[in-house]
Amino acid sequence: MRASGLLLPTLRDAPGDAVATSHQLLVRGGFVRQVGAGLWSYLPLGFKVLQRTMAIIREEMDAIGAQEMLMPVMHPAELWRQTGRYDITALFKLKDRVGRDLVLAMTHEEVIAFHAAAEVRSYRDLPQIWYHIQTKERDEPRPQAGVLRTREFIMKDAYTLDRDRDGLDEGYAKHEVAYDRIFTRAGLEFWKVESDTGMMGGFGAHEYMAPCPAGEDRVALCQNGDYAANVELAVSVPDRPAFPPSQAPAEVETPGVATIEALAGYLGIDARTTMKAVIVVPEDARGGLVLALVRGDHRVHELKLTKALGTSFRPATPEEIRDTFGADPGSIGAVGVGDGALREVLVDDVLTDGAYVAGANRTGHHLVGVEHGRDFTGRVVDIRHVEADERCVVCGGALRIETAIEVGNIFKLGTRYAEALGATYQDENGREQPIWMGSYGIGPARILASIAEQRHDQHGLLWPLAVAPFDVWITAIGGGEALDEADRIEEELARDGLKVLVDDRALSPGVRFADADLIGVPIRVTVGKRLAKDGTVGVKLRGGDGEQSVPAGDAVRHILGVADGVPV
RNA sequence: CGGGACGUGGCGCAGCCUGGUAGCGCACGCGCUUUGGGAGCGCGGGGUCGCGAGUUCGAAUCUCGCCGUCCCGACCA
Repeated sequence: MRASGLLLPTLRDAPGDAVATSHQLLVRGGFVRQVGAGLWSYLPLGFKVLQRTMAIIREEMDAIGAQEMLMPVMHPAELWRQTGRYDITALFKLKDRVGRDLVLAMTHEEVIAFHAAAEVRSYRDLPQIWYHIQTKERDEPRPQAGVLRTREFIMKDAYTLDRDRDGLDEGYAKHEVAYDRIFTRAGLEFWKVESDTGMMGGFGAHEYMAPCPAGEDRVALCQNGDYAANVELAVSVPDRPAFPPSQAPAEVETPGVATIEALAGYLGIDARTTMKAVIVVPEDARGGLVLALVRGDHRVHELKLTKALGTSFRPATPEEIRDTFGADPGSIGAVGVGDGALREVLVDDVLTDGAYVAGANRTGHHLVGVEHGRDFTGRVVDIRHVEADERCVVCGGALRIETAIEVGNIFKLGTRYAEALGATYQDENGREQPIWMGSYGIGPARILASIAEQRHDQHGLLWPLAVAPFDVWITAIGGGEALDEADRIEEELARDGLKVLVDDRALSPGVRFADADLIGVPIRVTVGKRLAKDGTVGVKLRGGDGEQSVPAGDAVRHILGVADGVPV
């Protein structure tokens, strides 16, 4: 392909509102353009990368026996009402001309269950794996980071249909194999981490996370690789401080002390031997105040607390705290709270061991020697945020926390959707049984963007050969003879399946080299004055050092060798 | 949804405070020169200054309203 006929709108400067590296480079390189908030077009270059990514996904999905199909983006609202998902705020809703309610799908569990209900009759029809690669719509409150979080995006979503939980586990395991291969082939650094199953429950889930600074998730990783989890549900073993000997709770004066730091400093004690009181108001019909307790140096994880409460919540106001506890916010504790004053007390499980300094519910006073079970009780839950350098629960190794973007997820749904939509089969005994479902998503655009996040240098992108828009970029300098030679090399390489761009644009060589670097094609060939001088062309790897001079006649063989040797 | 910022040729920006009819760099077109790392000279095209009201003799500039976009937070089945 000739560059002169290709849409290559490269920019020297990134748009001022591009913050994430992938956003800047993909726009500058002419891969994508923004149409509106969270709405993007893929220009020819970007679409080539997207298509190669999707081709890898297709190959690996087909390899585990998945069957590709295509389902509509627009669904009757009724399907979503039946599963209780019609009220999701991020769901786009619309009406047709006669007022029928429709939704724009954010995933396809409903339609899959609808088809399963209609077409699957017998246990002999199972298992099935169905997937499609289709547009998804989500009314995101805040699209961001270019192509990383958008309102419309393409997703590969697959669904397993099985007779029972064992079948689901097998389908799930197949997807683990396929996903490992997909992300590896795409050249991504990634981790498979345990993930939250959300408010919908489910029987387990993992996310595939690509580390990158623009990511919006945090994951906890063990140094020995035997534990990896999203911090939304990650657990750890915190270090244990030295506690003072057990004693009956004793009140001490702490005038003006309102923070853990001040408390530890004032009393000259380890902050890890203090207790932090967080007072929240659940936002459901029941109302009331909840006292959530974590160790002084720990943070409450909001999603964990939400799950423990079973509802969203807001912080209590200082007035609400004073009305209920009779003390200012800095002096609140669990001991001596009147019966019925609170909806409940939540105790982080770390606090079940040790004697702590806690608020006395008397402004300017704290209690020393407070012990769980003896001095206070409550529902013991995990509500704390895992921190770096805590210990792995599996092997005791050190944990680290990394920022990452979710590029895929796998989810054991169970029978929830099947039951809601009547997707059943008859077992060997003629009994009607619900179909067990799993769902498995991959975001090709996120793969593309996280490759850009992970693989770039000061000059531009460094695509892996498997998804690069072209395998080889030939810069032909000086016109006629060089261009003829470039075309000849392209023709021969094409016979071996390599995608080649011949840059014949009437631009100075410097500009064209800079574009080639920015666009990040893995193998670079220069056909220029050395062709006439000594019959050689230049070959180099993007990101590699040094160009090799190769006789033009050996160029094709040499390039093929280089292509074989390029690491993923 | 709460907080903040920004909207001026395709991209990056100045002009706004202090009102007088729009400018710079890159990109683009033409000509000549140049051709192995973002070339030089000359000529040239392109802007409802986000939209709508208002104030004023006069608004990119001041006032009000709306729209859009980005960032932080919340949200994210």
